[in-house]
Amino acid sequence: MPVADRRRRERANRHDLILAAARNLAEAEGWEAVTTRRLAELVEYSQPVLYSHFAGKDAIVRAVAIEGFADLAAILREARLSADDPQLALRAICSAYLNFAAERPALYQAMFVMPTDVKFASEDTPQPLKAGFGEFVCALGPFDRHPDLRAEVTWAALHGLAVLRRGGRIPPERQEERIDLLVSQVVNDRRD
Amino acid sequence: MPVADRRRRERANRHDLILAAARNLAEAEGWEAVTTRRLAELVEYSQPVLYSHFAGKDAIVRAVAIEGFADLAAILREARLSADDPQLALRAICSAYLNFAAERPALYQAMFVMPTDVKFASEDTPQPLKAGFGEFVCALGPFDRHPDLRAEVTWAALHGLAVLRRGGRIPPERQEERIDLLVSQVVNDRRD
DNA sequence: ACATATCATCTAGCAGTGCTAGATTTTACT
DNA sequence: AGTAAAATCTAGCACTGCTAGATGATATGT
Repeated sequence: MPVADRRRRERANRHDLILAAARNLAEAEGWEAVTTRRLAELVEYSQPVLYSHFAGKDAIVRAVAIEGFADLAAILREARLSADDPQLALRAICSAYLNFAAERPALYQAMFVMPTDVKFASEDTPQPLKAGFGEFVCALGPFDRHPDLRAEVTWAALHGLAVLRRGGRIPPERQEERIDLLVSQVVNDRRD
Repeated sequence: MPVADRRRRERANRHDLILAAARNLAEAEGWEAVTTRRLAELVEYSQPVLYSHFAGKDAIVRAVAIEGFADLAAILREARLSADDPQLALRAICSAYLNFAAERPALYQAMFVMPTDVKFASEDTPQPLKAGFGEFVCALGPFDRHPDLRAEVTWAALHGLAVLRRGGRIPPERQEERIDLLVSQVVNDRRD
């Protein structure tokens, strides 16, 4: 049945095409511009085709978010490995995280702001998400015997900085100083 | 012109009535349930009346948010003053902030998550918002010669914990330990 | 007391949203 | 070529925020 194989391939291609279109449109004009009509027009199919691939608009956002988890994990890993000193590694991870959020605000929003039913911190957490969090755990290991809680708090602080900055609720200046302070607070309150 | 006075009074009452209805409905069923139709029905007027008070739905959300800033500032102030030791005061403020976010999630969302054009950290910042931030600055003064940046980072961390918790992205357990860690990181990295 | 002018309010509708049932076309196999 | 099945589209529903124009109530001048 090579015909069914081809069908599956074509469907998979279109699946990816939809996700890429959604992601690009969101990044270019924000998620409020991503309507099922515009998305259908972009992929040159009618709206119901979208629903043959995804349960609804929310499912599309979720799928884009999961792609983002993999991107972020890779970026964090690279940042951590590019520095040899533990403190510099922590600094690099924090900086990379905030850069990711600032450069791909729509993707970041899908991953960490919009409502989701993705399980965080559980057995059935998507592997790339686990990996991303694991980077924080690794980077914090040198400073804490139980780095999980420390990773949660550090991640929360970075997330707060990211979303408050993007919402215009903290000023754009001095962001580097904020990262320095964050890192300083970790390395000066060791638990090992 | 006592008639015009009465008119103004009645309008002001209805203004508040609309805001109270919006806030209650949002708190009970979330902001997605706050439609202009339901809101109009609740206040027993037709939709256009809402638009004679507010420029649009966004303006209503903003007005609710500004009410919330005053509430939060009062709560933070009380928390800070209820403890005499600086470390306990900081602990109390952090705890009160997260309680506020957890107990009034919709109000908190209007204040700190939804898009807004309220100016933060500027001359024309609403006074109650300045006051709230000022509480953090006061609480952090004993630990930092330049408490403004420290207040931003601490606030960001708390905000991160609040929204990630509410979104189900960090587990509900051990929230107290997270606060302890946050406070510990501040008091063990003094800048004075 | 009545007509008038002004103000307040409502009805009805527009353009947009996510989503879907049913008609229609395209595809694959006999 | 004819048919069954699969894929796709058209057209529409119920909802959203918002508004123009009709309708109503109210205060003022004679």
